[in-house]
Amino acid sequence: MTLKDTQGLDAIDRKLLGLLSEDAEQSYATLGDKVGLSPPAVHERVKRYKASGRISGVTAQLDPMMTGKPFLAFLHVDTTGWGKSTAMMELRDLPELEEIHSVTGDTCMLLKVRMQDSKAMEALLKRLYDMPDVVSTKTYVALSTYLERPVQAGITEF
Amino acid sequence: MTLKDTQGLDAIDRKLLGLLSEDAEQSYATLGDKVGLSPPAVHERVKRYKASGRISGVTAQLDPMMTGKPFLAFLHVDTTGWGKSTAMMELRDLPELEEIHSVTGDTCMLLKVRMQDSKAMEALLKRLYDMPDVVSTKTYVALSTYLERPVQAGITEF
DNA sequence: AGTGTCACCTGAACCTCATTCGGAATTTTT
DNA sequence: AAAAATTCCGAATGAGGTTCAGGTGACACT
Repeated sequence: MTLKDTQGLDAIDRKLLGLLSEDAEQSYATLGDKVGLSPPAVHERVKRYKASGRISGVTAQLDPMMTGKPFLAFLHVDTTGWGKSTAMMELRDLPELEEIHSVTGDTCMLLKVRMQDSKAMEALLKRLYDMPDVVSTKTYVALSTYLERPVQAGITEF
Repeated sequence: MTLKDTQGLDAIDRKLLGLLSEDAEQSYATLGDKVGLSPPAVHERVKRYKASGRISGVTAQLDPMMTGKPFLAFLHVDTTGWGKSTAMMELRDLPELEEIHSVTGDTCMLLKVRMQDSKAMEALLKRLYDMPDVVSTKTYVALSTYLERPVQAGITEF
């Protein structure tokens, strides 16, 4: 267990995953130059990442400002019992919903939503209040975003 | 203003952006089949999205569970004054930091962090507490995630 | 209504790059 | 130390990205 660590990933794997998480349109040739491998070797590793699920997909990043969704908010929702999976799950299909987590602390669910304007936000809040098992909702509207990026590959040594 | 709406996007544009935000590895031929266009026509539109910044990039989505970062948490941080940009910004370089927002409500900053284990989380919290202008921190650890996806193209008619 | 302009799409051609294959080298196991 | 497995490289193939010239439709202006 010298080259591969506990995750089954060596240094090249980490570097490749990091490069791909920043830009997945680089050719295998340029990726190979950066990590010191031939194009087929890079190809094989990347294929392995996808097969193993380490890379769940390759997607285009939409700029929310340029695609009509400048309003970002986080909602803390208290529910009676654990009715999360029932009531809350009907919101899954809304494209405005980006995240739904069950969290510790004084609240049950945490939602991340991104919408066109405050009017749409109000409509969603109204819809939440109308849910029978929703007790209370705290809304945190994002005023400005200093950092927002997908999952990174690196790990800091604290 | 019949074909294009206020954003300069027609129905095909929205559909294409939606398809690409789900899977950017489809060939222009298959994309063309889905929206009713020839491969070069699709290519030209996609090129336009990238040039105009609507698509900010194409990236590989890393599965946090499979890449050694199973711990997800949201931190609400109160700071004295507006020292956000000074103290907080030194955290930008940590790959564990995924989001930093300034938000309304009873707190100033909202952080989204994803780490390897609770020990690393504790180290980060300690580092936060040591910052001179950090007043208080509330931590919400995600117990389970029901939905987590990048920016979607669609808009719900409320 | 006619005409010019512009934006967009199509089909063919090219050319880069992804993908596959056999063989060599390195590592791991017995 | 030998053998097995894994990983890598270089060359060949093929798919698909990319470009170009030409055609079509919508819109505006006279």
